[in-house]
Amino acid sequence: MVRMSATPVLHVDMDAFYASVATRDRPDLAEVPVIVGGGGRGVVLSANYLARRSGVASAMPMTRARRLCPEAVVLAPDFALFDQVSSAVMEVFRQVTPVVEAISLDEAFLDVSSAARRLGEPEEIAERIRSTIHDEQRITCSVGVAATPVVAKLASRRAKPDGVVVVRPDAVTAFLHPLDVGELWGVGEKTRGQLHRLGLFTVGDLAHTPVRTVQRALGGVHGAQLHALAWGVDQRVLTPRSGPHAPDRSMGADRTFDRDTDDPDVVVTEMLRLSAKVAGRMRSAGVAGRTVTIRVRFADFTTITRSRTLTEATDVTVEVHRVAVMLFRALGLQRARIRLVGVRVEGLVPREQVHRQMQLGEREHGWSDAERAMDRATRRFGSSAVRPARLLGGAG
DNA sequence: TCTGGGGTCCTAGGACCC
DNA sequence: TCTGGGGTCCTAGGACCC
Repeated sequence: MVRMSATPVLHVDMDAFYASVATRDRPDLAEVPVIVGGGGRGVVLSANYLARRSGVASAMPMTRARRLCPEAVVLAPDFALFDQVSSAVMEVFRQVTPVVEAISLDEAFLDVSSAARRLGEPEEIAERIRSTIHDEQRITCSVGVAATPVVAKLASRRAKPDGVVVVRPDAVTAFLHPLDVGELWGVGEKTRGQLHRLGLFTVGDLAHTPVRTVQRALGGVHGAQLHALAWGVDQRVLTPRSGPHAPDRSMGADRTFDRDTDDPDVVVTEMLRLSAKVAGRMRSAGVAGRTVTIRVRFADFTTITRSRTLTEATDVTVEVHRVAVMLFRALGLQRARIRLVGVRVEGLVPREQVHRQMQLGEREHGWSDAERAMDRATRRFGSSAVRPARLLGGAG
């Protein structure tokens, strides 16, 4: 009889992924705090363990990180390289099981219940994956093993750096209940604060509170879900994905200006760049969408969104831009200081599903054909070969 | 020079339809 | 006549994740 494992889910998480990849060919940085992050107004994307020792953490403003760790070496992210390493790592996972759900470039869930006969117990599989990635990519990862995805994820966090933690079914509550409620997936800063106001500080506190009480505070769906998670109950089913991502439901781009602007022309021009980026990605993916949403963040960080749903889905840059500008003008802003602007298209469907009404769509057809031709030129000659006239010239 | 950029999902009110 | 109820779509905002 095959030994059926009761802990068939692995959560694999690269250790300080961007920082590890960025320094793997830099032995001179092995003993130095390293931060990967953006420029002036950026945040920390990844920090190695030496930098973390000074208090540097992901998503922290770079200005603060530099203050905390002035001796750190700051590296700009190289996403092309990170993508490449990520693909190789995901391929290692797929050698183990076809059921791989990538959560991001550096994290994935693996259902290994069917791999037991071939490869042994989950913890053996975990060690095999770790050594393969270490040998092939010269970076380390940590693995959590459990019966459910969310517990596996918490276990991998506990395993960091460079380790494995197995949580067997009879040990789930003993593992979960001492944790801070903020550790649970789905509990961020706000929810944690609400739970604290109820006097709930640990996962155990949450587990032993009537579900109705939790639901009153957090809403029906969220409350019930978190209460179940506190007992290790997780109805999520892993969905294997062909690529790194499931089909997108929306695509967007936004940009924080280097300095706040009150010039509408600057905003409109940036919206064209963003529209071109988004619509270009939509055309590459073969999708179109009906709802255009803009986002505007002001100097005080308050953020608003405005959206408009079209009668026909579009993947046309000039159309997305036209709607975005209409929404922006409708705000009627008078010299407001703007920090960020964003453009997103939602309700994506495969392009073949889009039914175009000829007499209304002729203009868009013309643009669509023209932009497809530009896409082809871009593929042949590079992105600087073809771009809207408004984005050409001077300081840009 | 506090606070990026890419996403997902939920809620809630009003419109509109049957 | 003085007031239904369910369903879906649209819009705006908010929380969360990596």
